Amino acid sequence: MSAIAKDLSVGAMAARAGVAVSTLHYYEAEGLISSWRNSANHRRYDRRELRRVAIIRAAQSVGVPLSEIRIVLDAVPPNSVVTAADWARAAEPWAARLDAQIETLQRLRKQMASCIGCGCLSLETCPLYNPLDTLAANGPGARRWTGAPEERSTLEG
Amino acid sequence: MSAIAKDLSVGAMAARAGVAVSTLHYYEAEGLISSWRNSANHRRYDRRELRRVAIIRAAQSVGVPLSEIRIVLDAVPPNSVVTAADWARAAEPWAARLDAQIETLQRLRKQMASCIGCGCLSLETCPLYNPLDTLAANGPGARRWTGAPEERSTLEG
DNA sequence: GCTTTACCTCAAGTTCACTTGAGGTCGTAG
DNA sequence: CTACGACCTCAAGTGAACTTGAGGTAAAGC
Repeated sequence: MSAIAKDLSVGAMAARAGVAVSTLHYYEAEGLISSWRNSANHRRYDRRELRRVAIIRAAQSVGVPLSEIRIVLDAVPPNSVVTAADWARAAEPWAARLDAQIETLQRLRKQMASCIGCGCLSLETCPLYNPLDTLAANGPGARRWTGAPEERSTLEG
Repeated sequence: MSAIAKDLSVGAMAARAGVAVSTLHYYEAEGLISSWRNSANHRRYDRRELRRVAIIRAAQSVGVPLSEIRIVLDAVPPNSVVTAADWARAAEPWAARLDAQIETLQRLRKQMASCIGCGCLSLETCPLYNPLDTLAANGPGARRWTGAPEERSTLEG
């Protein structure tokens, strides 16, 4: 038990990654992680899969849907030896996303303190309204993120 | 039509806020926004509801579930005149959340560039693993955010 | 007067990301 | 030998946040 196991059971993976076993089943069914089977038909995971799971959870926390996470992970085949450059290239879209999200949050944070209760009823000129409105465009885009900024029209007086 | 309407129809609200009419119906059913009816039983919205919708979308984009948005909005009754202090107090929990999320994103951003492909297989000592792992604890917390950090146990070798 | 448009209600359907449950297989411990 | 725990599959259920559809009203344009 204390010997360093080269591969992990699904239970061990779940414990280590902090997710439910059913979640790992689900991720595998979705093609996000991979495993092989031992003689008892039990899943065995390369320890590297642990990192994949960590990345999945991290990306999710940033609002990336699994469908997009899969795209990035697909660029890094399961059992290959991956270079930093490989990863950097694969994760590039997320970098942009993170930058955008950080900026959005900081703006929102500032506005929440300063303007949210300003009482200005002329929403067109309210410094809060437009940024929020822009945000709203990809609002539950925290969940769904097509990547298309999708110019919204009606903002006239 | 070009005169500044004091109140808005549901269609106008939807267009201005950039959401579907059905979404406004839904928000109203959920008690997030309010309206009155005209003689034809059509919804009429105070223009201030526009800001409430903007706030809802903004909060959602940061991962706040509607149930929590409602709590904040409930602290600011629909037709009252709201002071900046009122809002600041109501939105206080979000401020903390935003701070946390900004920090998380920045850390993730940095790690994504530097470590994600470092190839270190000793996950315990990998500088990426633990932060991500911590993240993973409230992973899809982008969607569900109980606020409980929920000390996870199994991290031994 | 008729048609179109914007609205109404209420029920049911959809997507995402899982979780739960039923029913079954191993391998080890007592 | 039996019990237990960890695993297996597959189907169905869950919750959040909407969307869609059916069936109906009301005012405005031609």
